[in-house]
Amino acid sequence: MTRPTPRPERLRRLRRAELPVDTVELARYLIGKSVVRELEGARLTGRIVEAEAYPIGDPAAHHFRGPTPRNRSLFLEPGHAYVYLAYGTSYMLNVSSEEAGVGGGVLLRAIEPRDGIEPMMRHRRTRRVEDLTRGPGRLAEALAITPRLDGIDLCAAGPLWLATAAEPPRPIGPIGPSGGIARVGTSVRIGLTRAARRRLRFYERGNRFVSGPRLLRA
DNA sequence: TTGGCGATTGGCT
DNA sequence: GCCAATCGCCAAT
Repeated sequence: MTRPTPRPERLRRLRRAELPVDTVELARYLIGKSVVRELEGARLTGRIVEAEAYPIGDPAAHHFRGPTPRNRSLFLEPGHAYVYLAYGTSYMLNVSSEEAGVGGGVLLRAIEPRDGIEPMMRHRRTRRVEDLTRGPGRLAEALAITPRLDGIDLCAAGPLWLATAAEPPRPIGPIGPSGGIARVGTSVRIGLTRAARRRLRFYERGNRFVSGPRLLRA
């Protein structure tokens, strides 16, 4: 038996002027927004359900010691991609978050897959939907994100951009700060040893695509 | 020039 | 739950 293919969600690109120019505010703002990956013959999309802030002066952040060839994208104006390789095995996708010349970034840790699930399954070599985009490395692999995308403008037409619902959902519940009806939780960031106590992680509560231990998903 | 150490993941105990 | 894989960065040699 086959299920009818769901109609792609109507999305519009986020304008740079809409983004809060503050790393922590941007991390919270991005929960419920969407990532769009344009590949030849396919559009892959997902709703952001988990993100972490790496703000100005954060000793755990890659921008902490100033700009280098690797991290220069974190010093671009808000809404640019910073892609890097973690542990020699997984790529990570970040959104630059402070004014040009100032280092700041938001790590996208998980999305809820929407359009293009079949291509995501091929990239990830699994049929398990729950394993496609749960965790920053998995998210990047599902969307075929590589350092070739480092530095690109996520507020412009191209291979990767940020979006929001073209028509806001009918307000049947309280409207959260993300603009949707998602309940947003906060916690410490995952996998850090430095500055490990700050609550700079934001996630949609109860969403099954959020990574981390159960306690950090409720 | 070298060694330690990650913003992780997947496989195995 | 534990641990190896794997590689680029950076601090110290």
